[in-house]
Amino acid sequence: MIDTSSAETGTQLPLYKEVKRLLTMSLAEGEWQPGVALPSETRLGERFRVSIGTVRKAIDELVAERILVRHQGRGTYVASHNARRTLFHFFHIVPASGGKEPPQTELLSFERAKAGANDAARLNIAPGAPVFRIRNLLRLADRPVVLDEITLPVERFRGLSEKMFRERDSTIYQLYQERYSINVVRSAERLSATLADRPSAKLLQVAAGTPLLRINRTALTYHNVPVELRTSLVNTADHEYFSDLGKN
Amino acid sequence: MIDTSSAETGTQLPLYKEVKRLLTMSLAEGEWQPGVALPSETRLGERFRVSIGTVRKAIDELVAERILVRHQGRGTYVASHNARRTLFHFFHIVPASGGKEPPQTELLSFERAKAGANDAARLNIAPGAPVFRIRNLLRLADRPVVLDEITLPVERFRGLSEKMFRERDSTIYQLYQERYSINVVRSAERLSATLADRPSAKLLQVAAGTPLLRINRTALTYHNVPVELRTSLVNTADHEYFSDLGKN
DNA sequence: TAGTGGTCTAGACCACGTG
DNA sequence: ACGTGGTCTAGACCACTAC
Repeated sequence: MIDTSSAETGTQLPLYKEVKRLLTMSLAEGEWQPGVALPSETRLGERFRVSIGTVRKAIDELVAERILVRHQGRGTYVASHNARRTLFHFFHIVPASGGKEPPQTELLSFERAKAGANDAARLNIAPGAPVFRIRNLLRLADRPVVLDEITLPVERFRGLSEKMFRERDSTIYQLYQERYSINVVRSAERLSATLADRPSAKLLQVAAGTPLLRINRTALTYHNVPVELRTSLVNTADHEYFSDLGKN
Repeated sequence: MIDTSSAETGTQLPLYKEVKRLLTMSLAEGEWQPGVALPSETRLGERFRVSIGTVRKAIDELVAERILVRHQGRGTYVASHNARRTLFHFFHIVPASGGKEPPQTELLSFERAKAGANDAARLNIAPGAPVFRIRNLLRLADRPVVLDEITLPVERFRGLSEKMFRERDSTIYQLYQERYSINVVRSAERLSATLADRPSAKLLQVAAGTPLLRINRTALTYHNVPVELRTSLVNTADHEYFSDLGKN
């Protein structure tokens, strides 16, 4: 049995919450890599000295948070960033009529810069700390629709190169995962409306002054640690941002 | 024991899913009103002839969907539309800096109209069927920020009057709930960017041509039945739409 | 004190995937 | 045939609320 009492606070954590915490810590430390199976529930129960029901309750919550995936008969897996998952959970732009489709990405620029006060605060790094700034143009049905600007702390992404971005044959979050063992598990987004400036307008092939949707995203890994900022400008003439809170 | 086998399909539904379906049906039929406690888990187990664990699993899912609320030591309640819940789960506009606050609503107009093809399809009613169309101006910190246009099928809201809208001292969803026993449990929203036309600009006190965020919401009740359409125009100069999928 | 939901356990059986 | 997760049960004890 695990000790769930805290001498400092006197608080009593439920056992399954403690198990969940331990599982999340092991995940954050990379004990189990994305795409591979965890030990069986029976074994995890033995490891943590709890019943299988308690393990299941902990896993239930991690599955609800899309950190783990269960497959009956096979095992429980660390959620992996394949194209399908990224499209489904992290790409919210849909055609005004018709189904969702994966975007084609074109790398526009890759630079080093210093974090401004705002970005630094959101990334929880020091103001002026070095960051990578990557700009991408996303096409849907061969038409430019989204202009992305990604900000990454150099500290977490040492050695990241333009080549890696240009030559990747996977999604960006897959790149983070494979090269840096950084697993994006959640994102928070703030949306506003703005007008296209000249350079953006040209890239999106619209008139300057066209209304655009601006999305400010913070991507988070385990324990809600921010790892990436992304600002997207979206031409919503033929596409929309889909938000379905409550389901999914 | 409930029969969960289906002669037609041969499909085997888990018992707790069947219990969940029966609970949802009772909720939709108004057997338990919002704000009141359901029978205890023990009694529900007796009623459906299942163990308490199975009842709990069914309730777990309804709680996750925010249809029920558990209170330890008191009971399980039908989620009620108070100001707090509406603000938290159905109002996604937040100040660019600062915390969320409830909006002040001013009724602009209340009319009867016929549903266009689009609205009819979204509301699952016949094209040309009568609808109410209500327009509201929402203020935050005494500044106009949101312009709402609500479309309601007359069929579901017979006898709805301008007076009821003007003199309500509760939220709109509370009105639906109390007067028509219609409980909005979920919403799906599609966002795009647009430009303020003259009348909207005047009401929102911005220049014509200012970029605005447009939100197309479909509000759903039990079994995902659509009951309300709402188009919001938001001045995002000092406010943003907050979307946190994955949590909440 | 009684009743409620919250946690934890232990075990049986089923459905699914792999060999 | 075997191991995995999925379902269902039964019971014990705890924490909280109301009276």
